[in-house]
Amino acid sequence: MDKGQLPKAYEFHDVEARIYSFWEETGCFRADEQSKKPAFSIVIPPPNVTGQLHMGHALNNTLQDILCRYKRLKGFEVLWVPGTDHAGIATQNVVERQLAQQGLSRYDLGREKFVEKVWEWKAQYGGYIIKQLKRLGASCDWSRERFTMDEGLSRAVRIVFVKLYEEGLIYRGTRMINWCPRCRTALANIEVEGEEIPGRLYHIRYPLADGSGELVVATTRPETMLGDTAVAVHPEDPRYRDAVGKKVILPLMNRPIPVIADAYVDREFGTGALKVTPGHDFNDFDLGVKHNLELIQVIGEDGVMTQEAGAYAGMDRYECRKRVVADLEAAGFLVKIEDHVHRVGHCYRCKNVVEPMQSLQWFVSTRPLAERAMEAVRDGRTRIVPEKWEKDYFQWLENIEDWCVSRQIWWGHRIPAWYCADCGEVTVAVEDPDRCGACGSPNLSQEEDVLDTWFSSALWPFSTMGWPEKTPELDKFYPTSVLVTGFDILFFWVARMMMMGLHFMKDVPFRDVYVHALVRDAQGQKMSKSKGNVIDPIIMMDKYGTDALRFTLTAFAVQGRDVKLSEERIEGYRHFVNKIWNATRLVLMNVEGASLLDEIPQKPDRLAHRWILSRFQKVVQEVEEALENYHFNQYAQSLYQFFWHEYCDWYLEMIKPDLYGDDPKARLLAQTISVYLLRNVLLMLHPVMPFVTEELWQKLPGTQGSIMQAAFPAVEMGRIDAQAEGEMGLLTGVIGSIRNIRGEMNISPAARVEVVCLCASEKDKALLEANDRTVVDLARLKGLKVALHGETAKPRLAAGAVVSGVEVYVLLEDVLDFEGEAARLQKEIGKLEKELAGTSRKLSNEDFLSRAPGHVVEKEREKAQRLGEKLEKIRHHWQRVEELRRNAAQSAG
RNA sequence: GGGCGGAUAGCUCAGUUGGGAGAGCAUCGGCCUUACAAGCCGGGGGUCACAGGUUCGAGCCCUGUUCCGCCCA
Repeated sequence: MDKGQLPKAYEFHDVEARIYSFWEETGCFRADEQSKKPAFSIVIPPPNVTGQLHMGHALNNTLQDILCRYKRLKGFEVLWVPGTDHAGIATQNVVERQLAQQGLSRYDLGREKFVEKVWEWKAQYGGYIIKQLKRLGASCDWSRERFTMDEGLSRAVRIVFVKLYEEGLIYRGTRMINWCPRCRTALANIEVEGEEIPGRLYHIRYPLADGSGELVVATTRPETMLGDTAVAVHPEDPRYRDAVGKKVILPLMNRPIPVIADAYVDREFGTGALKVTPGHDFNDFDLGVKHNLELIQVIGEDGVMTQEAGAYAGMDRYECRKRVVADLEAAGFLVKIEDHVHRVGHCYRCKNVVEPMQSLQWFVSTRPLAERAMEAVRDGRTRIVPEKWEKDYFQWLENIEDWCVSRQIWWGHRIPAWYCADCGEVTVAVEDPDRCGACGSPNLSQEEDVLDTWFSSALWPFSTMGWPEKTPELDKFYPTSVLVTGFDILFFWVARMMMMGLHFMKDVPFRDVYVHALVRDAQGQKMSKSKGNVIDPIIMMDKYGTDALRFTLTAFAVQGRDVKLSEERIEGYRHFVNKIWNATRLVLMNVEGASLLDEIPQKPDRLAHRWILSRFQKVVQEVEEALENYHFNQYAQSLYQFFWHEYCDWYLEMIKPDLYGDDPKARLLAQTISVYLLRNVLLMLHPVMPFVTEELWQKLPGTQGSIMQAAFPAVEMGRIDAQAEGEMGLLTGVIGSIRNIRGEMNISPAARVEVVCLCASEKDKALLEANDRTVVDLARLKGLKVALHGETAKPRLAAGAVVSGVEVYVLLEDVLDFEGEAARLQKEIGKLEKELAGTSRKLSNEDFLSRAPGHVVEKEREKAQRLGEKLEKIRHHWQRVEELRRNAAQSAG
C-alpha cells in the first residue's frame, strides 16, 4: 500500500470491506493452540441462527472485539470462538410461519421432512448474522465457527445427557410445568415472563352443600373453576371457621367439593376464600398434593377446553371465560366484578399467555450443580463484573428449581432415550441402541421430545473446543478468560455454563464474567419493532461507518447503566473518525520523503514535545487500566480527549512552524515525534476503531504489515515530565487569556494585536520568551513583549488578565472599548471575590485549621494567596480602565 | 410484598479512599486562519431529587421521604 498519500475524505465503505478481507486472508484472527504466548480466550454468546444483528449484538460484540484486539496487541495468543445457536423454538417458528404461507403445517410434512426443511432454511439464511458480525469488524477465528447442532456439539450434548442420567441428575417425571399453548411445548420456569396486565377479579358464590349458606371466592381466571376441586380458607379466619370440613357445590358443574383450611391462604386478598384448581396453578397444585385433592385438567395443550370442562369442552380458553362468566351471572352466582391488575406469565418466545399444567417431562436436578456454581464465585475462581450482579446470581441459584429440559418441538437435539414396547423400560444411551437395555427387546422407539436449546448452550465453552476429546485447544484455552454478555441471560446461560463447566471440566468455564447493559433508545425505552424505535446497526454502519458506531457504543458503555443510544450520537462520533483522518493527513503531508529519527531524544528541547510525550505516557496508563477493568467508556474518553484536545488542538498547532519551517533539525524532530505519537495513538484506538486505524497505519512511515501484528505501546515512566506539564499550563493559560479577551472584546480573528506580558519571575519570563513564537501564532498576535514587573510601565490602553501571576495586556490603543472592558473586568472580579470568600471562610474557621490535615490547610492557604494576588492585580487594572472610561465620558459630554 | 439500581448543566452522562462541580452533545457570539466548516476560537448555563444526621468540611458516608427503572414472589 502507498505510504504518505491520503485522499481528502475517509471513504469508509471501500476501506472496511477491503480491510476485513485483508485480515481474513492474512490469517490475523486465527488462534494457534500450539503457541507459547499466554492465552486469552473468549467464546461468543452465540446469536440465534435465525437472528439479525441488533444493537445488543453490536454492543456485545464490539466489547468482545475490543478485548481481543487489545490482548493481541499486548502479546497474547487470542482465541475468539464464534458460532450460532440453533434456537429451537424460534427457528422452528420461523419455518412454520413460512410453511403456513403455503397453507401447510409441520404435521403435514412429518417430522423428518420438516427437520430437513429447517436445515435447508438454515443453509440459505442462517449465515446472515455471521456476515453482519464480520461487517462489525469482529475478529473471531472463523476457522473454528461452530453451530450448536454440529455433529461434534450434538455428540457432546448426548454424552452430557447420558452421564447426568446415569448420575441420577436427569430424571423423567410428572410435574407442574409451564406450557405454551402457541408453541405447543413445555417451558422452563425462567422462560416465562411475568407481565402486569389490567384484568378483573370475579367474585363468585359457591353455595354450601348443606344449604347453610355460601362462600364467595375471588378469582382472576373464572374459566379454571371448572377444574376446582376444593375451596381453601385460612384456619384462623373467623368468617369461615364453621365452613371448614363442609362441602360446597361447584356452580355450573354441580360438583360437591370440600372446604379445606390452610395457612397458605391470604386472608386479605379478595374474600379470603380461595378456589383451588390443582390442574392449572402452581400453588393450587401444592395445596392439592398436601390435601390429597383430585386434579382435573380442563384446559388442553392447545389452549382449548377438554372433555373435563363438560359443556364448555372444545371452546378456546378465552371464549370459555366469557361463557362461564355469562352463565354464572345468569344463574345468579356472580357477585361482582372488580378491576384488578395482576401478573400473568407469558412465553418469552411468542409472548402468549402460558398455561400451568401437569405434564410428563424430563428434568435436570440442579441443586447439586448449583451449589458448586455458587462456590466458584464465592471463592473467586470466577469473578462477576460489575460485582452487583453476583447478588442476582446467588439469589437465583439459591432458589433454583429443577430444570425442565424437554421440549415438544422437532428442531433440536432429540433426547437420547428409548422406550421399550415390551417391558416399558427406558434405555438412555449415547449411541442409538437396537435393543432394550432391560429386556433385550428390539421394539424400541425414541423419545419424541428434543432438549431445551439452552442445554446445548450450557456446554458451549468446552463443546466448541472439541470436548469430549482431549484437545490442544481445551488445554490451551480453557477456562476462557472472560465471558461478555448481557444481564438478561445471566440465569439462562451464564449460570448454566457454570454448572456444566464445573461438572464436566472440573473447572470454571471463565475467569471473568463481564455483564454489560441493554441498549435503549434516547428516551430510555427498550428498543422494539412494535414501538418503532429500533436503531438498526447495519443502517448506522452504512451511514456513518463501522468505527463511528463502535466508538459510540463504547463511549456509552458505562458499568451498571443502560446505553441510551440515538442516531445523533453516532453522527457526532463520526466527526472523531474524521478528525483522526485529517490529523493523519496533516502529518503525512509534512513527512513525505523524510528519513525519520530512529529514536526520540529523552529530553527534546522544545516544550511541546516534552509535554505531549509526558501526557502520552499517562494516557497509555489510563487506557490500560480502563481496559483491564472493563471501563470501556473511560477507555474511549481518554483517547478522545487526548487525541483531539491535546494532540490536535495544542501539539500539532504548536509544531506547525517546525514542520513548515526550514530548520532541518527542528523539522526532523517534529516529524519524528508527531509520527511516533500518531502510530501509538492509532494502536491504542485500534481495538475500538479497527478499520480507520488499520487504513492509516499502513500509510504511516515506519510501519509494516497489519496494525494487528504490532505491539501496544509500553509505558516509559522516564518520560513523565511534571515540569513540562506545569510550563505548558502557563503557556496555554496565557494563550487562553488572550483568546478570551479577543472573544469577549469582539476582536476580529483577522486582526493581529500586540501583547505585553509582565512576569513575576525570571523563570516565567524565560519560558514565555522561549515560546514567543507559539504565543504569537496561537493567539494571533502582531508581537509579544515579555518583561519583568516594574521593568516597563503597565500599558494604559489595553485589556488585561492575570494568569498564574503573569499580567497579560492586549494592547488595543484607539479601539479599546472602555465600557466593555470595565464590564468584563467587573465580571471577573465578581467571580474571584466569590471564590476568595469561600476560601477565607474556611481559613478563619478554627476547627478547620485544627482538625483538617496539614496539606489540606496548606493548599487552602496557597489558594487564598493566589486568588488574593490575582484579585488585586485585576482590581488595579480595572481602576485604570474606569478612569479612562470616565475621562472618555467627560470629553464626550 | 421482597430485593436491586438510578435521580448531577437544556439532553445523555462521568465524578475510584469525603477536601477546588466536569465531559460530550445542544445553545449563543466570532471566524472558509493553506489537516479537518464532519472544522477553529470564545461565552453562557447546575440549591448535585427532597428532609434530616455524622464531620472542621458531604455530589460522595448514615437515616428517612418522593419519583423512575429492573428483577423476584
